[in-house]
Amino acid sequence: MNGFLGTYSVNMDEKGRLNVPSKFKAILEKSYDSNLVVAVMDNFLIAFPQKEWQINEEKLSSLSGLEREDRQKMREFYSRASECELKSGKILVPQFQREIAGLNKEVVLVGMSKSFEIWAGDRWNKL
Amino acid sequence: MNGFLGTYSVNMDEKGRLNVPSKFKAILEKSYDSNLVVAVMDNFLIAFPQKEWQINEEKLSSLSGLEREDRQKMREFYSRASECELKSGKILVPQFQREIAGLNKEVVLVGMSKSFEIWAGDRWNKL
DNA sequence: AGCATAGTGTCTTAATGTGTCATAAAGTGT
DNA sequence: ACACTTTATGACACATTAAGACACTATGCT
Repeated sequence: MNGFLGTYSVNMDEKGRLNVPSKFKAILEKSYDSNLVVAVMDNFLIAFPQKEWQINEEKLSSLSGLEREDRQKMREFYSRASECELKSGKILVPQFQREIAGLNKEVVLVGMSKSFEIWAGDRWNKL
Repeated sequence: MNGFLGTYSVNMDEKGRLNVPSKFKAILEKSYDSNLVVAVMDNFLIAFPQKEWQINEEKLSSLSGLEREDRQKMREFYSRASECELKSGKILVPQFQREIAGLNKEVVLVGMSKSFEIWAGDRWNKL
């Protein structure tokens, strides 16, 4: 089976939840589980299935924990990540990440094979 | 057996589904399965059998999901693709791809050996 | 404890996607 | 040219999905 593909426009509710498109849900159910990790990248978010996140984590662990720049990189990555379980078909994006990514109502989900990105509608349209 | 050959004119229904010509269906049944991936190329679409798509995907797999430029490349590729299963002899082309390719009722399918192209009738006729 | 805020489950409606069938059109063999 | 077979079209009914509303729960704070 393929990974996450395509671009979906969804609406976030007032509490910051967004409906995961059924195609993405099917992939999660089939190849993964309901645990996602959402990380910040520049001005958008990346949602990793738990399993894929772990692969990244291993890549990062090759960096030394004793070098200043490495620690800096790791800090950026870990400090702004969060665990987001898929519940009732939706995920709740935490407040602080919504702010960083500038998420309002209109949100765009972009398939990236092993992960998918979460963009504010206006930022995506300006690309 | 040969790959996809020839040019077929078909009508899309109001929901965005189009009938795959029986010659193409026969090839899918024989050499592939019902899973297709449709990608955007400029102002038309390309439909790959799953197996052929994977060859493309493998070329990208060396890219890191954590580097900005790599993500950029991946995004172009994945964000505009979609999985389109052949169901009841038809495929449903998602809204966003229909818009990009300017598909209305009259659609032209063009065999390209290992894949086939999907054109809006008017764009095809202007070539 | 009581309040405010953030998070969660459930339901309704509207929109989108899917399966099936009848008819029309095209293609095939004699 | 004819009857027969296969394929495409369009219509319709049905199923699924997304959006939003709302009520309930959990959490943290004073």
